[in-house]
Amino acid sequence: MSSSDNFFDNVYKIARLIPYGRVTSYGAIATYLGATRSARMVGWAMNNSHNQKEEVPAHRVVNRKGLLTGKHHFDGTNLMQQLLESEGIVVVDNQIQDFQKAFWNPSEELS
DNA sequence: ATTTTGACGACGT
DNA sequence: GACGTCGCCAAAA
Repeated sequence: MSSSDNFFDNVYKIARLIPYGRVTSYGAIATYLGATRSARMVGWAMNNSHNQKEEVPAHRVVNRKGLLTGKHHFDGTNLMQQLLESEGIVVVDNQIQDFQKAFWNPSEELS
C-alpha cells in the first residue's frame, strides 16, 4: 500500500458510482476531485484500472464530447461500444448519441 | 537522468 | 466552432 495512490483510488471510486446506462467524462471526474486540469491522469488511472480488485466500469468514461477515445484499450475492437450499447447507450461512429442526456456529472449529481 | 508520450481539457486567438 | 498551445504528471523509452 502506498498513500500516493489516493488520487487514482478516488478516480476508481467515482467511476464505480456512475449509474448503469449513464456516462461521464475524464474531466468531470478530475474536476470533482479538485484537479480540473488533470483529466489526463484520470485517463491514466483508467489504463491502470485493470489491476484493481474491484471492477471499474471504465467503458462509462469518455471524453467531454462523448467520443469513445479509449476503445482501443479494451479487448477486441468494439468491446467498449458493445458494453455501452448493452446498457442502452446508442453509439454511432464512436460518438454517444444524446450525450448530454446520458451524461452524469458527479459534481452535480453527487453530494 | 532526460525526453517523449498519452483513455484530456481549459484557454486564447 | 476550429485550431494551436499549455498544463498536468505517471510511465515508458
